[in-house]
Amino acid sequence: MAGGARDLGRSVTSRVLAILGAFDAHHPRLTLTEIAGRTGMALSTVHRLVAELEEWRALRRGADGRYQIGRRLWELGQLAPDPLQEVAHPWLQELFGGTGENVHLAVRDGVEVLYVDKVYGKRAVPIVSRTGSRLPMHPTGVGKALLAFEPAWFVTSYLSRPLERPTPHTITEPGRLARELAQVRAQGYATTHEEMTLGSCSAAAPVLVGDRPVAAVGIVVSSRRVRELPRLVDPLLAVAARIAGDYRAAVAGPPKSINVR
Amino acid sequence: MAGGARDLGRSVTSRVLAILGAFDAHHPRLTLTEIAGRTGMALSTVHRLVAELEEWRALRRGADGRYQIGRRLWELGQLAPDPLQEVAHPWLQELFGGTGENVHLAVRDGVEVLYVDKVYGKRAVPIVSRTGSRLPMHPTGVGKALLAFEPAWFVTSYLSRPLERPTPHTITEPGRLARELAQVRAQGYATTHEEMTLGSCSAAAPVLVGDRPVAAVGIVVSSRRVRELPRLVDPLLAVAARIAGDYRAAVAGPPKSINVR
DNA sequence: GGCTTTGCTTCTACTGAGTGGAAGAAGGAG
DNA sequence: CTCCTTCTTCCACTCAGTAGAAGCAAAGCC
Repeated sequence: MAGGARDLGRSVTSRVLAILGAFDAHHPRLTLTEIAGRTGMALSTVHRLVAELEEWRALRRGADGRYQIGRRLWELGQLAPDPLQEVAHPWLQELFGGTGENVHLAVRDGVEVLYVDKVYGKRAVPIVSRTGSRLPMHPTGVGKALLAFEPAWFVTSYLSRPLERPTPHTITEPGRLARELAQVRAQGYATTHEEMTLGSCSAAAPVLVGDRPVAAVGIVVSSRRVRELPRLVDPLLAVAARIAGDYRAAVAGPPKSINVR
Repeated sequence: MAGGARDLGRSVTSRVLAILGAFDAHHPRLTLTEIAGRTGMALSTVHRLVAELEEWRALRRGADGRYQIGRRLWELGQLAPDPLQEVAHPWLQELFGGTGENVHLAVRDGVEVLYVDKVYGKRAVPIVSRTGSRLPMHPTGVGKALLAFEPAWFVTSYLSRPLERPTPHTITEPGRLARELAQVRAQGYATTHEEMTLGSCSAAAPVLVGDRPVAAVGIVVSSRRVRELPRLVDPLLAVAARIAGDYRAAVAGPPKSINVR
């Protein structure tokens, strides 16, 4: 290339990825100018690259002229292999069927939880999380369940940062949070009470494989129905254990993984 | 760039996309050499581009050294906005809850059906379809439901091609298929009997908005239980109608769609 | 109605980022 | 051990990609 690439040593590939990266849960639809702004690239450059992405259906242009992620990328994303999710889904469904409550599965990604699956029906949808979205760990049930079983150095480092406080009920004092994590470790599950969203409570259990928390299963109810939470703990723990078992079996000994060569 | 780009007039962007496009449902994991082969690009070029994609987590390298779609692309894909799917999911869940059978939602993409959502539990998983996968229209329930409500010219053109025949029960004679489509139109739903997979039957209903079939809801059962299919038709039609209603409401009159500017 | 703002598209001259081939590693198979 | 396959690194050549400016178009605003 020429001219512009000089300043940031960016390759074309990184530019393309920067454009895709400009889209996130808080910015699912962007105008050309916004993309240029968010990526720091020249408008004409973005214009051309976006046109190529659109032609390939990686992006598509909505009725309002804004760009959004296209179906082709969704389709590609479905190819991301995740034995965990595959193995877990039927159990999440089972848990939902037995309780009628929102159920979700999350993994840790950096210092956040990433929601990888969710089962919900018509009622009780307090919109806590979307599949593919991220939230901090300390105010969420799944986050606390995961954090509690991470190595001490990780927890210490997590607690030593300033912690976000999405609601007045969020626990941000390192000492209190540490005590709570100890309790989570002791009882094998975590609970939250309006710590992330006013009006919702949750319980969550880690999926432990070896001594690593590979994921966490969470269940969310309206805070008007906190009293029903305890009843949900047993099924929750049972499902987390079944997922762990199936996962171990799937990862350790799949009958000579088939070569798709 | 230099040298190589001459032959195919390919831009770097198109090369990157070609690499991503090398992955599909039949090739979810590829070696570097395979990617080079499938894209027709020089190994060294693929090597560098793939390294950048891997660094961005668009791709990741499995334990066996093969590349696969990375979680970051999955995450991006989750941003692909689809009001239809959003509106439909609770109803699919409802239908699954009421029947305990595999339920899925598909749209037409070109001459194929693309499965966009699926609800299933522990039992009865004859693995007919995966979310994100494609199948031809004529041997599938959802495909026939969609095809029957497409304009005549489309159907004619569809039937005039040689049609695949995944099982001996697949209907490929244009005349017979056309009569069947007429029946689908008349009764408002389609059925299949081992036309795509031996051992599975299905029923499917289109989601009609205006006079366009925007999607189809399908329900699949083992062929040992064909006799239960008729019982499932009413709930199926009901759900398709509810989805159509909600979709119309969501698309036509969402209270002044919020600008995420 | 005309004037301003905002956002998109097209054009062009310049240049260094990107190319592919070849040679070097690193395993596996026989 | 040697042969084979697959991945990685290096390098000299060059054209694809860059940014900026100017031209459009639509939507608000007074």
